Amino acid sequence: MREVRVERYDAAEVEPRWQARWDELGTYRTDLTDTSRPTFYLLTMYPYPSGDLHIGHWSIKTPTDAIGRYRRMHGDNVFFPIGFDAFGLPAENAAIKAGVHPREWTLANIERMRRQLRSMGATFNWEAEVVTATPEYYRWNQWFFLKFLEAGLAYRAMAPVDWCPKDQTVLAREQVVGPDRVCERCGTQVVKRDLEQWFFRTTRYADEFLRYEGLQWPEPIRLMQTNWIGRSEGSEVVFRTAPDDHQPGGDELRVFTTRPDTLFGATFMVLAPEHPLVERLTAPDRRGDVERYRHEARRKSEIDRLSTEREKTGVPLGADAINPVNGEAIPIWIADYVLLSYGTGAIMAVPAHDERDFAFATQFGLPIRQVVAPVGHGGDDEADAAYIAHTPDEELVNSGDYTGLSAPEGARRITADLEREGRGKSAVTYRLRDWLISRQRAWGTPIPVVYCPTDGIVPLGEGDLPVVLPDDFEFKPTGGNALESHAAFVNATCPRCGGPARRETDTMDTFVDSSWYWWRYLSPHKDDGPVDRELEERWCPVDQYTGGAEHAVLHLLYSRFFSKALADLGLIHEREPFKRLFNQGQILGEDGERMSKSRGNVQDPDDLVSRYGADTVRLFLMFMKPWEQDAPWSSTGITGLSRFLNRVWTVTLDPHGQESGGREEDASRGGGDGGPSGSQALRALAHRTLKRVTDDYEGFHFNTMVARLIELTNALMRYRGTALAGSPDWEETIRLLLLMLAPAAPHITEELWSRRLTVAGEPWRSIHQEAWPAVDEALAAEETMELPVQVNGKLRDRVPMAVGLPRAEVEEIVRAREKVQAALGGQEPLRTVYVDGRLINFVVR
RNA sequence: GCGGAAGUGGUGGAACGGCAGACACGCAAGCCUUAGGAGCUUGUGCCCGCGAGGGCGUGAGGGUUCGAGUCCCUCCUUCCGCACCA
Repeated sequence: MREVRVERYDAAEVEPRWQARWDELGTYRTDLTDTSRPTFYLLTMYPYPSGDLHIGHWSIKTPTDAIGRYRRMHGDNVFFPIGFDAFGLPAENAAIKAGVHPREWTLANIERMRRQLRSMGATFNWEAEVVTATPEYYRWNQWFFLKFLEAGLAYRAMAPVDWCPKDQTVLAREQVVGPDRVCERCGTQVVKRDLEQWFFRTTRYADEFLRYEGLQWPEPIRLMQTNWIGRSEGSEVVFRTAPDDHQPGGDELRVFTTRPDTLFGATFMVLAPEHPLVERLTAPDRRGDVERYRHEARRKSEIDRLSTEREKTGVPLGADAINPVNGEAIPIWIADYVLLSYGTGAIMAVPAHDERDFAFATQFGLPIRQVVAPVGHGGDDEADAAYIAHTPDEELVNSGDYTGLSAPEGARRITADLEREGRGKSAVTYRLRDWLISRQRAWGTPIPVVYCPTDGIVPLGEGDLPVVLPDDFEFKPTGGNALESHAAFVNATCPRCGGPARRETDTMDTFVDSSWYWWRYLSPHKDDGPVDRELEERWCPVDQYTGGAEHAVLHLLYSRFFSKALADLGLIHEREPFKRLFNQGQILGEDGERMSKSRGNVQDPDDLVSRYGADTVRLFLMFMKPWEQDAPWSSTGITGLSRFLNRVWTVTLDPHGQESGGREEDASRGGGDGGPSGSQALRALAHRTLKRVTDDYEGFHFNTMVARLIELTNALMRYRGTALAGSPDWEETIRLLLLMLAPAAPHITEELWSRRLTVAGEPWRSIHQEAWPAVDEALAAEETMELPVQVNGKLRDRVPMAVGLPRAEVEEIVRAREKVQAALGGQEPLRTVYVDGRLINFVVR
């Protein structure tokens, strides 16, 4: 037994040393102009500089780093940049609270987070870093805005918008969440306001958003986007108002319907309370009720609309509309279940075939007329529920000339006939709204327009950019936009007439910043344009993007909008930003809730890193769960990964040593005898492991990847101190182990690799510049196996035998077994199922 | 209500339709010891049994199959998205 002990692995010493060395050598710098190797653009969602990196950042970024290192070992030129999403409200709140300029607060946090990010030992391309709150970056937001204006992709409009009373700003539709309609950032319930605001015309690409060809995106994300866009095909039908004592009639009332086949069943019409024609159509004796209802509806959208099951409400206007297919006059109502923002803000109500209309009709005693029925069922006007079932053989009833047609055919014919008369047409509507980008906040990209008393709204010229945020904000404790009271900022000159003008004080949604940052990484300091077109063509789209699923209809949809808009402007060549997307699961707080400072359940990785080292933390995060799965945080189990790395250290540096322990004879240990056959078996295991680990890296199955490496290390551990230790096969196994582990645990593998090179008298070379090893398939193939034997599907025996024996021979061997005979009980099998090399099953019954 | 994901030991989690529970934590017993937040060995799904062994087991219930955690049907539970979208 050897007395000499190798020193233990000291992460605190090894990790910073290598991090410094890699920096110094520029090991991970990427030459974007290198055309000799395939490019691999690896992107992970850039962090908001809140001040502290938490364990969730590690759990997305370190496995992503492992992917990059793995690709690098395959010879790819990997670009893996990082930056900071540096505009946003927390900085303003800090400014109000602590009286510091939001820039100072943000830059200090960034500095702190850079240090924390570096402790991961990741291959970030720091030379490409972008910080969105710098004029160097946000001037291009302004530039895009001007280009979008020219292209009709940006516009200003009055609209009922969502206002967050706490954050004191409007929000995009995507940023209002849940049944309670709360602010995505702060959870406060939003209220409706009529305001004139800036929009990006996302709806221009609604149909294109629905096409995902060539995108390897998770199905749930695509579904969420598809549902969000909410494309709906149907017809627009023009009703006209009937004349009466109070108005001349003849106004067009357009409705959108997905069921033009039910047009004969329309027994009333409903307008949204805010519909512009309400005023004009209301009969004098109805005015009081109508005004009251409209007021009530307005108020309702401001208080919680928790109960979606609430009773239908509405009032009649005292006017009629004429159904274009049969000339029938039907009463016009207003009701808050019809939304102004969807379709045309008006519906034809067909209570027989729509649940909501049915409920409304029942509530107010309006007629119900069935116009679609299964063949031979006629019609029923006393239905107790709306008939909305779609049977293949349903036909139109009570529908004039169309009676007897199948429902789809009826829909086609009715629409076609209306179209001929100019009273309707096929139509498509979307749930998707244009993106409201104005924010009444100071810490964001100033919108580059001025309001001139003579010229109105005037966009600045490109030469006037950037519009820079002032250095001397004064934030009031009451909140509000500090830019508004900043005279030097507000007082501007009209670029058109040269006279005094008021500068726009709204800034852009920070999602504008994050909609194009990966293009900027390619040339972060380029000052004659936002994107280097040549590099964009070489590197884009992004090969692999990683981040949370919470951005399904926010960042990920906005980014697709930018791709299409910029491609249409000729700035880039690709219409999709991210070829392959992966959503890692979230690490929740120990309480199972989303980690947040306000809940006080944020986990700080720094403690763990100083106790166990970055490699252990990286491995633990990969090992604890499948990457895509959410899980509450618990550090239980991290010691297992720490022990694992210690064993890797031990088998590499001290193969001949032996722990004193309850060991038996060497020869009987761990199934290995230390002789030539054991030696072969070890190498075979190494190659089988390599095969599986390779597959696991490819599929991002990091948890099983780590498990396989632990297994291999445990096998090495069993052979340690035997004659096999230190043999060429042993050494080869160690070499493979370190290479396989290198992407996941970069520091310890670099240290061990370098020590081995020293011992071998070879010049130093980073393990992270080695090639991924090739599997020796012949070696990896199993030679012997244990064949499971079933009788009637129940496991009865396991029989060791050579691989590849003919079936007859296998059966003979197996049936000779005592246990098998006992289980067969002397019966001759009716049938024998043999799955080559997997299993044999005798059916006796 | 609609759409999606998921239910496996004490715990985190493994399992091309073919040995359920890999790997790890925890726990137990033992070894070693410079007595540590260290290392090593063995065991550990549940029940019966001293043991050999047997029975039962993947949310519930049906089905397909020689064989089902895995496929199909009907439920239950949890989480996520949408919120009267005509």
